[in-house]
Parts: sequence; C-alpha cells; structure tokens
Amino acid sequence: MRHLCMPEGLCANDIAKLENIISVTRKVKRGDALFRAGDRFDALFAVRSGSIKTVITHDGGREQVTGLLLAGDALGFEGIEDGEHTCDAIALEDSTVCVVPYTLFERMCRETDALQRRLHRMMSHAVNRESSHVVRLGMLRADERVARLLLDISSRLSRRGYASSEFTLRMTRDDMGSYLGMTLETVSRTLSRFDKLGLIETQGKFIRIRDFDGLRAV
Amino acid sequence: MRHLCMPEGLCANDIAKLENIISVTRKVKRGDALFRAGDRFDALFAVRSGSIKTVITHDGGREQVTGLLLAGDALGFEGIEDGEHTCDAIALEDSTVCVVPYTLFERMCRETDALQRRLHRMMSHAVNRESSHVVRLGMLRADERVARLLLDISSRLSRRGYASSEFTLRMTRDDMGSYLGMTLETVSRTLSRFDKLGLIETQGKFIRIRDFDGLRAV
DNA sequence: CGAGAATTTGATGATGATCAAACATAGTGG
DNA sequence: CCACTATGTTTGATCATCATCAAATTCTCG
Repeated sequence: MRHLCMPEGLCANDIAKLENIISVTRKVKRGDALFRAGDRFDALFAVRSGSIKTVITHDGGREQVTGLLLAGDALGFEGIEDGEHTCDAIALEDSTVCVVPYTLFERMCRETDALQRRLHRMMSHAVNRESSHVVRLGMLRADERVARLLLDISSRLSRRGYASSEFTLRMTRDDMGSYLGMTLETVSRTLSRFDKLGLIETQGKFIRIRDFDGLRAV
Repeated sequence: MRHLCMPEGLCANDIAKLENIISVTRKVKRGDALFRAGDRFDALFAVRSGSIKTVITHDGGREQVTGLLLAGDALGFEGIEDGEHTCDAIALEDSTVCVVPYTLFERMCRETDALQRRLHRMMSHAVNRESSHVVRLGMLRADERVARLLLDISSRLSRRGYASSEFTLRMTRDDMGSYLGMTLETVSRTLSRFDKLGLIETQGKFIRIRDFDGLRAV
C-alpha cells in the first residue's frame, strides 16, 4: 500500500513516471518553515502527513495566515510567477511533504498529457481555493466564517478518507483568527457559543461536530 | 502595430504560433456575461479592451464581486478544475476579449516550453492575485482597502502603459463594496473623505490620484 | 513538573452596517 | 436633442458587530 502524494488517478504508466520524480520527501518540524517568502522557487510540494499554514508578512510585521494545507494538499504554486515564493509555509505540527522538482515536473508534463492536465487542475484548484476564501472573508459574518471553516475542513478530511466529524485543528486561535480576518477572542467566543448551542464539542484544539445542519444554518 | 492579447515576450516563432490560435476575439456588451457559473469551460480569455468583473452568486442570491480584470488580464482559469466555470464574468463596459481555445492551447504548451512556462506563470499570477485580495480583505480596515484598491488599479494601468494617476473605474460603488467586503455607503464615504483630504479627486466614476504617498500611508 | 504559551471570559468602545432621504447621472424614447 | 425615468451616489442618524484591553485559567511541551 504505497502512499501517493498527489492522489486521484493516473494510468499505471504515468504513475510510475511520477513516482520517479517525487520519491524525495522532506520532514518539517512543527513551527519550522518548508519555505519562506523570497526563497528561490524550485519545487512544488504535497502534504503527505501533518498540516501546514501559509503566512504573508505584511510590511510592519503584521502577519496574515492565508492558507491551511492538510494531508493531500499541494502547495507552492504561488512561487512559479516570479521564481521565488511569495509567502512562508510553516508546519503546524511535525509533517512530511513530497518534493516535486519543478523543472523536471514541467518537462514530464510536456511528455504526458494526463500529467499536464493534472498539474493544470491542481493549479486551477489552488485558484478556486483562494477564491472561496475571498468569499468567506468578503460576505460572511464572524460566526458564519467560523462555521464555514469547520465544515470546509470536515469535508476535506472526509474526501481524503478521514473521520469527518472530529479532528484536531493544530492552528492556534490566533492563527484561525488571522486566517478568518478576526481576532482570536472572537474565534474563541464563537467556538464557545457553538459549543453551548450543541453544534460542536470543543476541548482545546480538538473539535467534534455534532450538528452539521445546524452549523450550515448559522 | 498589432495588439498582442497576452503580452510580455515570447520569441518571434512562438508568437506566431500563439497568434494562430488566439486570432478569435469576442465582443461583450456592458452588463453581458462572457461566461456564467456552470457554463462548460473550453477557453481561456484575455481582456483586450474594456474591463470585466467576476462574480460569485451565493446560495440565497447574495452576490460577491471576486475579481476585477483590466485590459491585458487573463481570466477563466477557475474553470479548468472541473471543466465548468465557477463564477460569472460580466463586462463592466463594452469590452473585447481574445479567446484561447483550451485544448488547443494545452497541446501547444506541450510542444513549446516557452509557452508552457507562460501559461504556468499566468496561472501562478492568478493565484497571487487572489491571495493579495485575501490579504486586503483579511487585515485591512475599510479605508485601507479602498486606498489599496486605487493604488492597485493605478499600478496595473501604468504597467500596461496607461496613465497611472487618473482613470475611470466602471464599477458601481456597490460593486466596489462587494469586491472590498463593505457596503456601498462606506465606499462612498471613504472616497469623499479621501477627496476632502486632498488624496484624490472624484467625479462619479472618474478618479484622479493626487497624493500617492498619502494614499499609501492611509 | 513547571514555565511560558494559549485560551477563555468579561467590560468597553470604535468601526462600519443599516435605514432613510435627497441628489446626481446616464440611458431611453418621444 | 431634450426631457424623463431608472439607477447610482452622497450624506446623515442610529445601531450592531466585532476589536480592544484586561485578567483569570488551562494547556502543552521541553
């Protein structure tokens, strides 16, 4: 049972080719950076285990969490444009990623159209991921944003075959707040309220969703 | 002097190839859709003249403007993932776009690595565009968002060789508000205040920037 | 286990939303 | 081409949401 870093099917032949170039994995310790803004871009990454946040550091030191990557998610596409990464990627827990050397991968994509299609879909997915985040930030109230985040994580986990109703979110409340465009206090209060309402159960970073429809209706 | 839809250099040979497949242009009348969410995705587009907004319609009819595309900008990448578009693209004024048939383009990208690199950079750019919008929505106050939008448009225009200090923004205040995650009233008030402060001059949709540093410092 | 970090909860206040009404602009048909 | 009507904009008054400041409590990990 081998783990495929970049899931969803290719034909056996293509998979073999792919495995050749993504045989390299890299471990990243909790709190360490997989890459930093300004680092030379030379590889894409896929989260194999653990989770990673992407952070943009604004002039003045203010930081914003712009992305949350779970096992199975690919990252690094932002670096292609100018050949250097535009954000920091920080491990939220000890994690493992597959390393996909970019120029090699690009060449393979020219040879294999299935692989090319796959890369394009991944990049398109990255666009859509950002775009739904824009919607979340742009037209939802604080409690709606929190509810959506929980549902989003849940559905991403279930798509990957993990339990969808309970998980441990390694982000701090501060990270969640930064990601959702609100303060850590508001995140905390919102989670407490959801708990009191019977929508979820929280014990620190562990979260269990008790009432999916209720959350959707927030 | 021919207009190249997708600017920035390729070698003469590649340009010739490219021009072959992007010879088709399409006119879109103000208010009409270039494509709608759910439409089959089969081409990428590049704005040749005019401007276009992308809109996501939330369940319940609420709409959010997620993107603003000016002459020279490419759009449609969100459709690659599932083969159908995920947002509406609406012309803000009578506009012209180049049509780039996708499968054809994909094939060409496998043949010409310069073209492939170009496509990848465009998609990466699309990711970064969304991502800076996330930052704008996530960590800025209302007036900072408006200031950033104006500066952003200005720098995009100047990069394309247009006047950078005055332009006519075809969006309504409502569109701007939706794009910036605030109400049209707040947009209007903010612009009025900037005007009184001498940062800009406004006459309806026409805007002249008088004090770039002032705007940056908002 | 203990110290530093993270979380929770409360009290207060500011930013921006909402409601409302006057005013301006642009698009249409006579 | 002008007048008329729609639509868009501005400005004001009030209110709700969420940020800020603060302090007590609980986790976590080295």
